[in-house]
Amino acid sequence: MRIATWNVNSVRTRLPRLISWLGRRQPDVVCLQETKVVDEAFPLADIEALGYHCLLNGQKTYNGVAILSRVPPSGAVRLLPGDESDAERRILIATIDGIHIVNVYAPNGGDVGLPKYAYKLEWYRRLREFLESSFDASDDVLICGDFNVAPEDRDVWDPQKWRGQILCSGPEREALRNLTSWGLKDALRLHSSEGGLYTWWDYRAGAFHRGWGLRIDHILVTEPLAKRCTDVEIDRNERKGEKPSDHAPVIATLE
DNA sequence: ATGGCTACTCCTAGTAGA
Repeated sequence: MRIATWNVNSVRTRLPRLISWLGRRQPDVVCLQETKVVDEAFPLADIEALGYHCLLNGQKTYNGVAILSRVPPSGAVRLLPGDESDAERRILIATIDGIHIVNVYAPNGGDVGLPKYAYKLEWYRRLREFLESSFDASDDVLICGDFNVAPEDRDVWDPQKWRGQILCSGPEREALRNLTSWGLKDALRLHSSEGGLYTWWDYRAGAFHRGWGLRIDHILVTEPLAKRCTDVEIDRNERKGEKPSDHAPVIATLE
């Protein structure tokens, strides 16, 4: 079973690439972030034609998440406790093949110290609370998406330059560690300990070709799924070519 | 150094992303 996460930065702009990628990689589950479209305008027919069920939690212009799956998902949740009904669309939870899938698009935070930054830290706190109250760490739970945090210096192309900056600050890293301390493993780190493994590169300044990246998209799994996880791949080929997203997909294989 | 680019919107300028 292959489960992927991809911040597509507009599902409508990325549709040709998404369709081609689905056909090539044949993932069983895909968690999309930054779809940037209301549910009524999601390119449903194009995705369903490829044999995927679509679960949507979209909004206009910003944010928006979706789960594509070969088998029908069940039990959708679209808001965190504490979210108002008009909250930013940043989370989508469903059960697929007995696995609880949590698709997240964590707030960016703007800059350290801004109100958006406080919102980001608070959002992480609420996510941790939700996990605790909804699941057990012995359950099959997989949380993936754009976490907007590079967990460690080895996940950053220039740790000196980024030290203390947004995506890398101490409190953000602590918020992510607090989340994983519930009972989650960073799936990529089950298999690779090296640096230089990035999932996002700035569009500007030829960052991709210069290797100026960060690893901010993650697949986190509880222990029973960690045992089943045989491989995690960052599909950096998707960052190349015409009209790429600024994020590459990450794909986990579960036995 | 200048976010050096991209995508969005009641759209040709401002906002946001990370």
